Amino acid sequence: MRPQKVLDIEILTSLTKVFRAKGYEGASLKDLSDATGLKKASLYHRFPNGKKEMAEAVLNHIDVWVKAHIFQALNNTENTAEVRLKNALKEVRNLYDKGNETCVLRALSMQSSLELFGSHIESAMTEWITVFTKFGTDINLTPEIAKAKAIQTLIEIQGSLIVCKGLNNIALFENTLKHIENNYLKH
Amino acid sequence: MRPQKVLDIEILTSLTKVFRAKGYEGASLKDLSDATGLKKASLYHRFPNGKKEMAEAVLNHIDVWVKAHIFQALNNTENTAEVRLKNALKEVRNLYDKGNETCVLRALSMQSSLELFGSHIESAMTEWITVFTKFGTDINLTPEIAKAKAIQTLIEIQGSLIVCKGLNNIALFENTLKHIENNYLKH
DNA sequence: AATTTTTTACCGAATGTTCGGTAATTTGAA
DNA sequence: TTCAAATTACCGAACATTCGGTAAAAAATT
Repeated sequence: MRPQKVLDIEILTSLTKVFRAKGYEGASLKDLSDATGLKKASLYHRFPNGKKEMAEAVLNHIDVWVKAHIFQALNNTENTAEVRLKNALKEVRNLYDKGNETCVLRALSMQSSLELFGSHIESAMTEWITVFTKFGTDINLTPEIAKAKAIQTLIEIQGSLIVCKGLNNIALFENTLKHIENNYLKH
Repeated sequence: MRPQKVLDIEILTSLTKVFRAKGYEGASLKDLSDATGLKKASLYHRFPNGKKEMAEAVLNHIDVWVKAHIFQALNNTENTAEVRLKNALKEVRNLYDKGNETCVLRALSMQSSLELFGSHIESAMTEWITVFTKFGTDINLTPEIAKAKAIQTLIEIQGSLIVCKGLNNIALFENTLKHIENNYLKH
């Protein structure tokens, strides 16, 4: 008996794990093959343009997830501002597994891979800022302050993920999420 | 004529540039050879343990630089607190070329290279925090607040470097340095 | 039977590393 | 002071391995 067809979503999940952990250069086809359970040639059947296409699929996969979870929670005007933010940060916590997982945008933003995925990374970050800026103005911040806070939020998330890894201390990530929450809701 | 010896400092500077830009996996021996002007075999003469030893030399090189410039400026008690901090942040600005250069610690902290250099990275970050915490208590912050501010400083520097790259906007880094300055001096 | 999916088997190129060697310089014993 | 031995600094060429990628056949699905 032959193995059953591996589901697209399971492939993407596995590919994501590898690119997050090793970056673009560090992720070899063997790594990607081992992680997905598909032989190299099978990966080329699914992704005719090879490693680059796999990384693009991963970026899109994360994009969709972020929109469906983080951005949607933050935009859900049926809730109070406080609930919207808390729900969004809860999804951020999930995305990065409480600080254990790195950000794909970061993993793919070394100079060499930035040449390949730079525009995707830029627009992904821009959208984070847009969505958080919108939230800021919703709670009556001035557009300037709202945008500054949005950028600061991105910076703190990215920075704390790095420092987390470096110090091997995920408590830092939780503190940063609290810090972000206070930065928006504390008066 | 025997070829002129390539200066250790020049080699380290070139190696640093490559590892910063490409990370550990992404930096090939050819890249390192091209950057230094030494053939691969000559690099092995200088660094018998190969790429790993080159990366370790780079980490030490940066360590020394950071101690001699950033930490020394911050510890120089002949100056006022304001001057100490401003001088230190000026050196930070130099280290990262106003936001154009990435952090070596970050470049070498992908999972695979973290296994090789993790303890070095951890102690480097720990020392940043120790030195900035010391500065905080010098200006009469409580030890707890001083440490929290030190960690926050590290996070903001790392984070803004990432977001800088992603958005291709160096101004963010300058804003972050100002933000850090205000966070310490504004009362 | 026809098509999609996965496999085996393979390729040239690039990887990190080692070897053997050249030529200039430094060392130190005669 | 001499001069052979040891050391330094570099390089071309080769090493085994791994790289990303491909063709064709076998298996599974329709």
